Amino acid sequence: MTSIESIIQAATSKALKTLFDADFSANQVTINDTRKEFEGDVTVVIFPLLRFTKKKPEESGEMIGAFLKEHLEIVEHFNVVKGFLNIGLTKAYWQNVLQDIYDKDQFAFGQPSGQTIMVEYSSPNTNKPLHLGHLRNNILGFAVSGLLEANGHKVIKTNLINDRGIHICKSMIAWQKWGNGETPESTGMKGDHLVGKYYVEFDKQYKAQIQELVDNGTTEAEAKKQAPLMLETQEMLRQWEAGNEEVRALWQKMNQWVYDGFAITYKNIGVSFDQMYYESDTYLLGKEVVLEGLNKGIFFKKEDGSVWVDLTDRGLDEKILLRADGTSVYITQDIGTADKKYADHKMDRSLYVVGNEQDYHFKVLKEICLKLERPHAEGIQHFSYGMVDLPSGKMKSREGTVVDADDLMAEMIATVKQRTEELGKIEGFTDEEAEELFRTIALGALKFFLLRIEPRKGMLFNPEESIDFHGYTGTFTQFNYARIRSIVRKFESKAAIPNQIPTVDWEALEMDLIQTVSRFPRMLADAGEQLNPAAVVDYAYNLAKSYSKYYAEVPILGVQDENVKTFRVMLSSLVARTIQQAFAIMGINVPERM
RNA sequence: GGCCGCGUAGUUCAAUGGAUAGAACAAGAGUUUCCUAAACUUUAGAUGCAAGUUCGAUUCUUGCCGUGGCUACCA
Repeated sequence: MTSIESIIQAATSKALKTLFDADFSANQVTINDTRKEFEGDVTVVIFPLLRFTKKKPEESGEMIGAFLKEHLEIVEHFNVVKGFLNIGLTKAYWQNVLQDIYDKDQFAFGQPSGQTIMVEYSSPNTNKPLHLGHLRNNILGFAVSGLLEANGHKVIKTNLINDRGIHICKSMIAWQKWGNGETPESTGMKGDHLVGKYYVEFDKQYKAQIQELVDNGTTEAEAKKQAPLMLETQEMLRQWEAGNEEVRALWQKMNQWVYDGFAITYKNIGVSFDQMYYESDTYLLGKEVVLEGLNKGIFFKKEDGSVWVDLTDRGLDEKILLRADGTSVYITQDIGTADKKYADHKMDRSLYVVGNEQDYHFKVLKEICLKLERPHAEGIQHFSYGMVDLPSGKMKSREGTVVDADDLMAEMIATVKQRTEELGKIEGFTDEEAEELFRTIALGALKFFLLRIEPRKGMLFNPEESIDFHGYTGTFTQFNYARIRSIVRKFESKAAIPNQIPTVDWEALEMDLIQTVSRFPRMLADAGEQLNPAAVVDYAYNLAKSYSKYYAEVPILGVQDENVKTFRVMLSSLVARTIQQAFAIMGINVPERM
């Protein structure tokens, strides 16, 4: 079904040609939804057309409006306010739209695009548990993947695990020294938390050693390098790289603890991956690519033997790619990994869901791949998002000022449980159903909270004011879904829902719902193009809000007229379906009762 | 210093260059013999400053002010 926008655009373009002999391509015609305070459904903005009409805005609008009414059956009436031509569409048009939407289960979802898009997200370090910042990453990554899928792309969700390096060795050293053989089993701790505990312990001991050295007259910079713990850690990394069996065994054991812990957290969040990459497999990649670039003269060597790329022509700096001793740096690995990903999947685009602190890094990565003329270079895109800050400032794992992901989810579930019981909402629920409901509401609130803000922007989380369940929330949206489901169940217990939506007179609120629902595909397409989950979540909330007003003001099962009742139930059901689909794309579940 | 973001009601967030800048929370005033009040109605309240482009600027450009990040041979 052709969208109303393109129909009006085409007709307006034709009007300009016919009336003013002007060539103005259809897609340049600005179409808005008519604001509620005016009469009409869609609005043509006349101002940009004045240079062709050479008449006043009102007069131009009248002429074009008359043309549209004459040539388009679906135009019922029009009016002109200043430079805005408001067009009212016929009842028949909307009835058709409504039936069309109703007939298609997934009417909003795009046709297959033929494009494959890789989305890398999560990408945790294996030295500490996930915190609120990771939560934003995971939830955004999953939501963006869903959004791209809804737009017809094939999506490969990947997770590149940071499982090696000096920071991993820190928790290993600390556990070795002070762990007394503790295991997740012996302590009952989740493995990632146990390992994280030793990462924090390392930092504590390390700082003490630095302080001691400084007290004895060493400069702070020197103290950081000379501290025995640091030397031991560096030695451990060398042993790891040399393949020392003991070190490798310890590494494997502790990483496994972390993976077991992460698996639980991922399951709780409700995210998943199609492919895992491990840095221990990929960290040596890239070196050959750099040497290849060096041979081709794309990179250059400094006197000390280190290899660099000059990106000053692209407005960036010179960047080191290989150290003088020939070892890799971070960006080197990413160059190699990008090659490997492409070799594995031949994707058209590759999204990196990574915090905005790495904006510069990804600019450099893309420029380097472009210089190397990699086929995947153009498709590299950093999906940059802002940090989650606390009222006290930045979260720092080493200093223990983080909001732990597992704790936060558990607290929210507990809060929901308490409130739900207070409200007496779980009568007739089995224990399993109740638990499921608490999880659905808690995770819905959390995800909505994290998704409602435009990704690019930083966000504030105040642990004092726990995440809200009223107003602009996932809970409100879920609540309206549940109310509709209740209505539908009651209706269905007496009569079957027909296939054909009855033709009845519509209330203003019903017209509003129909229009909002019909906008779903356009909203999804825009949100997909802009990679903006916030738009989807906002849409779902606004639809729920419109419905909530409708629910309060218009009786549904209470009306006498059977046709009207059936119509209202079917419209309600369509609203529920739309909320459910929008939320599903975002990775948010919806309860049948709450 | 250089580069990249961000400054909108008391607070947290919206607004492809379009009409009278929207919500939510908090504050004030109301609503329950009726489909789930985790709801609804209602009052008050904002574009950091200064220029420029435009018929029209929260949006684009420039400067200033404020704020965060990057500017590692860490990952």
